[in-house]
Amino acid sequence: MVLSKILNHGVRGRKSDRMAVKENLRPGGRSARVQASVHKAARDLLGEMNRAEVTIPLIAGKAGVTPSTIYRRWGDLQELLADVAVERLRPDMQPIDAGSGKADLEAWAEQYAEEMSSGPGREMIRDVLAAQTGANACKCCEYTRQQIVVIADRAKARGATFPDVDLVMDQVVAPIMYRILFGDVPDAARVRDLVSRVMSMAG
Amino acid sequence: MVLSKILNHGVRGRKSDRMAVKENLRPGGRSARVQASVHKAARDLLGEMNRAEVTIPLIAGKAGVTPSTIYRRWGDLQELLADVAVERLRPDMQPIDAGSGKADLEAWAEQYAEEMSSGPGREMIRDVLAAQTGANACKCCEYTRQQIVVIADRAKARGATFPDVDLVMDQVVAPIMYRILFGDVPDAARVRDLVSRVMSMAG
DNA sequence: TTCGTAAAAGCAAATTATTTGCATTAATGG
DNA sequence: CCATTAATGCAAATAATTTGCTTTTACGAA
Repeated sequence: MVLSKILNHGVRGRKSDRMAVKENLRPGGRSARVQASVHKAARDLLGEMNRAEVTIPLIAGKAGVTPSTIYRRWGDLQELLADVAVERLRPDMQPIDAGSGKADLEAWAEQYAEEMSSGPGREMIRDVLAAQTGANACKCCEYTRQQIVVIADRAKARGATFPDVDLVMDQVVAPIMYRILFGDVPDAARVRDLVSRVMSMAG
Repeated sequence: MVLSKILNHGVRGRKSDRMAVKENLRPGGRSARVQASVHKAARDLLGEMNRAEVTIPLIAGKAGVTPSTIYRRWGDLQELLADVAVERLRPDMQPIDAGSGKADLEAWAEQYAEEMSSGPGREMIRDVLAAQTGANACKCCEYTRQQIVVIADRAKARGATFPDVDLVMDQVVAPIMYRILFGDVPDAARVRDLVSRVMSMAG
């Protein structure tokens, strides 16, 4: 799957006018280079220091770009970090094949819960949700849904039944995310319960 | 139920040291007055202008307080807005009695979904989740859970069965919140489905 | 290819927000 | 009522953000 990593963001004058995310604005050389450089600088800084200490001038300095470029393209730190986070939240592989639909879903959900409830995971989710633009959050949700679709298709290809994808989102993904966001840590046993409950509703 | 509205926040020097929310720091007259005045100013400004245009100096001006007071007590705008939001998210009444556990839950869940998916609702949730302190999010979750507990207790007092509160959180509250956060709007029909599904698991 | 156009980036001055040290006020506990 | 100290006020110093203007450079048409 070819994934365009280039997202350009058109930005204008006053604060209320901003954040109109227009993609493919000028994918040519320099724009893309600046985008990549800024993203990398942001990622690196997030790894080196507290999220609260990262500022736009810092990122700009590390990226070799003037701060005003970042302000004009992304608007503010929150939008930039959301943009960086959503890219990092993109799954980098297909869900592993564990032999059956239930085993696939169980393995995927356990890994998902673990990754998302980790320190960096929580921060990325927070960054995505804190942005004014709901588009990033949507994208995240889509990534997750896509993973479930792959598992569901695989199960059906095996001739097995598998619950509707929306049902899995409601009954497995949503409870895991809710607990992570609202302060709890979903343990593996609970995740397995969620999975076996939804699997018993298949077909 | 007596609810202390006074939350004091102890704050110190550098950014990474901040946001240590200590309650009951000095609930005496002036502190409480400043707290109330700042909260009211923030609420009013949020009603008058875009969230992105609200700043600490603005709030301070309207509250008749110096900005540094706000910086020292809350740390930054995000924490202050989270504090304001969590107060507004506190339920102001018991869930209405609709005659049965299922009807109670249905009525409550529909209202919850509607309020939370509204513009102001979404903003409050975002503000709460965006704060570095997970404490606010916890509190919100607790408010919701408390409402479910009331409904459950009422059902049991009627001699009826009612699903476990955690199950309701997982199967009704979490899916509603997930959809709101990740870009969807949960319609009434879907909410009713969630409720009837969980009610069929009662006992 | 070259050229015209306009988007994106750089730069620097102006504005605004944030931090900080110190002085003052006023809760709290004896 | 007094001593103590948290909380606030004030103002100077620092840092972030905005903005007007210039320069660079992608992109498309000739």
